[in-house]
Amino acid sequence: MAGTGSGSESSAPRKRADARRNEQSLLEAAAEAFIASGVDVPVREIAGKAGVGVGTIYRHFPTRAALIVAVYRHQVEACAEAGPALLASGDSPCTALARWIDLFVDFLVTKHGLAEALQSDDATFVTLHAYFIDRLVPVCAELLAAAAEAGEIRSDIEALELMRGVGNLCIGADKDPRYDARRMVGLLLAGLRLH
Amino acid sequence: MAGTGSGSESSAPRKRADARRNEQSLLEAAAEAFIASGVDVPVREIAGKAGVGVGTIYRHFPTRAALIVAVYRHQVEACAEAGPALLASGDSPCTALARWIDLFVDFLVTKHGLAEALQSDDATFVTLHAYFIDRLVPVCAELLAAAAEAGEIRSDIEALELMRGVGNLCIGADKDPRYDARRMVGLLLAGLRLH
DNA sequence: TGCCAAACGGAACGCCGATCCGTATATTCA
DNA sequence: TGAATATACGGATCGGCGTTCCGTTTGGCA
Repeated sequence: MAGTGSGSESSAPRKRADARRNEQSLLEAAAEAFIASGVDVPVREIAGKAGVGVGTIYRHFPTRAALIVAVYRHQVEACAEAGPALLASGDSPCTALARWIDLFVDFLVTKHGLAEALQSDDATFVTLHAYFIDRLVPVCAELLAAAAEAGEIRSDIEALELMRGVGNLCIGADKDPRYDARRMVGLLLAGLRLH
Repeated sequence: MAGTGSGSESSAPRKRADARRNEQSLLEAAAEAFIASGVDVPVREIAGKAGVGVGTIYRHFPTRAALIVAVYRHQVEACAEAGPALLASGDSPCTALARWIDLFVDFLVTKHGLAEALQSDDATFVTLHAYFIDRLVPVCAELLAAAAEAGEIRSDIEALELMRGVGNLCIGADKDPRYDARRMVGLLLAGLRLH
């Protein structure tokens, strides 16, 4: 095993050209398929769209979660980076928190089935869960702490719990026009505020 | 109403004894299996526990939802009937609403996967969804209207939306000790109150 | 007791995720 | 340039599940 850097960065032994091409095709096909049929779309369908065999999917993305993460990584990063920016924007911390949660909700409700997958206990999705938690909970915690310190909200709610609650409220948001996830999240945040 | 469990109406032509016995076995086996492995437990497992073939399950309960409804019908009825009782109990309508939601949450969080199934868009579960909506939303609406009329809460939230929100918040409540669905629901209700 | 509709059980089918291995090819080196 | 070899490919295959279907069994009744 010595020398074979399975790591992701600079020391990686440079993949074959067709491998890189296929990985790209897969990302594009998956992005399309997720929009068209949700993140639960059958693996074979993604493979078909990308013009590769199913084996190739599993070689590049060992779990469905890994594929989802890869497809949405940019957007998650953007959301994470928006947190500090909103805090620094001059608005009250509570407003910053509300705006940030809005971004998160916008992201979730436009991805069919992503909110569901995030909360699923399916072993396939633990990676997905872990990624979102790792990346976004600290950001949320920062916003939460600032708002609490400013005396604008209750201080007995953990970031993880709030994010799970918000994520849960987004489930099925795109299925039933009578259910407005944004409004429910607004209610949750209203309950968080001190008066 | 002297007859066996689900669906025996007065005009029903009286089922065979073995059929009634099997239906009973299935209900018991399903109740056990739901507790042990959640409402997504494989059909074959329920059939095995009950000592019948899979065909027999489908004959008695054409969809998984029908089986779930049959297993939990009593508890859902009790919850539905508790609504008017709480309203009449002398507490403020808002307290009555909170107590009733508590009952609903208690029911949901103790049934592995039921909250998930309730919000699932799987075609198999539309019956389940419909039953809960039909039976509980009117009760919730009554409580909501009373509280709104008393000026205790906002009046722009529909019962259906509130119940879906509460149901969503209960998802995964039994999986992660760091997530307390009850507390999140409390937050949601706090956001509903006028100050 | 004998008949037959009702009910049963489980084999069989289709769909899906996941794996595995014979084949094809990009890259390297002489 | 032309092998040699590691790398990657593709799809056949397996196991699990929901659902259907049909030959067999059995309870109820005349």
